[in-house]
Amino acid sequence: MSTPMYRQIAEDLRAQIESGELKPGQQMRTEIELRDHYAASRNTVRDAIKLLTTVGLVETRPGQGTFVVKKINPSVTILNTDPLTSPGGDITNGIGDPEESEVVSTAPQVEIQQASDNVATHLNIARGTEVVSRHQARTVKGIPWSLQTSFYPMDFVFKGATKLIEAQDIRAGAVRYLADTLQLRQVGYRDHILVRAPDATETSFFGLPADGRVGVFEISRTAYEENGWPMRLTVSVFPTDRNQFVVNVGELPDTSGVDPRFA
Amino acid sequence: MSTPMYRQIAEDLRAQIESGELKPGQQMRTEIELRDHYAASRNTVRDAIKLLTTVGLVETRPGQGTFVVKKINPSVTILNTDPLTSPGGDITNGIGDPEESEVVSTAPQVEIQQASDNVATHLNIARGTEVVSRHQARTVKGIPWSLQTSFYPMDFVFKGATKLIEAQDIRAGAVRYLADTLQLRQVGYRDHILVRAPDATETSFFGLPADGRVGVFEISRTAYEENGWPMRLTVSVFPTDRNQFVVNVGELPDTSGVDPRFA
DNA sequence: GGGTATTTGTCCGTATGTATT
DNA sequence: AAATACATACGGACAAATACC
Repeated sequence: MSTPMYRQIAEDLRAQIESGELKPGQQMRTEIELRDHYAASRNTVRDAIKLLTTVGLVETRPGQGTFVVKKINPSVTILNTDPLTSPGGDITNGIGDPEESEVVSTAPQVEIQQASDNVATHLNIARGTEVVSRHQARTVKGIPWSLQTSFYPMDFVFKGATKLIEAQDIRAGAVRYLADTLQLRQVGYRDHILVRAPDATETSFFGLPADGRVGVFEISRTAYEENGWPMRLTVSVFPTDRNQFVVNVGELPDTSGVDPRFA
Repeated sequence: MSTPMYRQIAEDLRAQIESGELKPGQQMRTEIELRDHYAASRNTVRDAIKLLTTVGLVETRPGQGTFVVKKINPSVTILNTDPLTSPGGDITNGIGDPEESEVVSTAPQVEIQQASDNVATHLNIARGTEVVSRHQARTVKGIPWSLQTSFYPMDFVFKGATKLIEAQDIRAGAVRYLADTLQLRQVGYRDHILVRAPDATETSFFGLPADGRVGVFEISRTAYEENGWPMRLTVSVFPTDRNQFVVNVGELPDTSGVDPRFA
C-alpha cells in the first residue's frame, strides 16, 4: 500500500469519470460525503480533488460544489493559410462556423519600446533598439480568444510609415500598408510555437484558473521581406484549453473536413 | 487584505525569483525558515510553494529542499520540412546540434486494433475498422523525447504491404515502402496540434511530475495520397516543457538562425 | 433585502512517513 | 545511524461564496 491515499481516491474518482459513471457537467459528491465514503479526512479528499483539478478533469465552485468539467469546443486555427502574404501577420481564426466568426479586436494600444532580448533576436536588431509595439486583444463570439502584440522597427516610422504609431486599426492590413508606403513586400514568415504558464494579465483576460495550471500557446510569427530581412514580429497568446492549430503541407484534398473529436 | 496569505507569500517569492535575487538552480529557504520568516504555518507556506510549482517556477526534492527551476534548453522541431514527402510521416528533430542529434527509436511495437473515434475520423474510415498500429518511443541524447504511434488501414497489409505488421523498422521509410509496394504516393500531410494532460504512460516515460501540471503536445499528422485519401495517421506526443515547434511559410532566408531566447 | 443552510477556501497545529545527505 | 527536509494525513476553526426561502 505504498501509493498515498489521496492518489487512490483520485484514481477512483478518475475511473468513475472516464467510465462515464460521472458525466461531464455533473456535480460530484461533496467533500464531506467523500470524506465519509472513503473514511479519510476532508483535507485528504481535498488533496485528491486538487490533483484532479490540475489535470483538468474536475472544477470546484465555491458555495456550489465540485463538478466534472465539460469538454470545451476547441477553436481550430490554420497557421499556414495559402495566400501567405495577404492576411497580414495576424493569425486569423478558422473556427467551427466560418461565416459567423465574429472576431472582434480592440483598438491597438501603441507604444514605443526598447527591444527585449526576444524581440531583438527575432527582428535581428540590437537589444534596446527602439521598436513600435502594437497590442490588441481579440474575442470570438464574446469569449476572449487571443492577445497579440506586433513589433516593428522604429525605422519604418521615420521612413514614412507613420500610421504604425497611430492607435487605429490599419485598414487593408499592415502588410499592404508597408508594401504601399515603404515598398516592403512580405514574402514569408516563420511561426515559433511554445507553451508556457500564463502571466497575471493573461490569466485575468482569459479567465483562466488562478493557479496557472492551464498553459498558453505563445506563437511568435516573424515576417520577412524579399531581401530576407525580418520586417515584423507578432507574438500571439492563446489558452491551451480551448485552442488547436493546424499546419498543411503539400497537396491536400480540401481543408474543410477536419472536425476534431477526441475522448 | 483580501488576498489570501499563501498567495502573498507566493507573490513575494515569485518577485524574488523574477528579479534574479533567487537564481535558477539555487536552493530556497526551507519550509520551516519560511514559516518563521512570514509568521505563517508550515502548511500555508507549503500552499504557496505548491502554487509556484504548478506554475513551473520552483521544484521540490524530498530530503533536499526547494529549488528554483533551471530553464530547460528546448528542442526545436520544424513541422514542415521542405521535402514534404520524403522523411516519412515521422516528425524529425531539428535540435540545436543537428549533426549529433542522436535520435534513437525503439523497435516498433506492432498491434492490430479497432479504430478509435479519433483514428477513424482522421483516416476517414468507419469506427471499429481494423488498423495496424505501430508504436515507437524516441530519445534524443538519452533523454526521452517523443512517443509516437502510426496507424495504417489493415487493407494495406492484405494488398501486399506485409512489412507493416513486422516489428522492425522499415528501412528507407514507410513512405517509400508504400510507394514501392502499393503505388501509394504521399503528396502532403496535415498536422493537428493540441495540448492536453499526460496520461500515466506518458508521465512515466517522460519523467514528468506526477501531478500532471506539465502538459504534452499531441500532434496528429494525417498523410494523404494523390487521390486525396488519407493513407496514414501518426500521433506524436511531446512534453511541453522541453519542446517547441516551427512552421515556415513562403520564402525564408535560411532556416538556421533561430536561437530561442526568452526570459 | 435578509437570513440561513450548504459548500468550498483558507489557516492553524500536530503527528508520522519517506527520501536524502 | 542520525539529522534534515519534504510528503502525507488528521482534526478543528472560521471565512467566503452561493443558493434558497
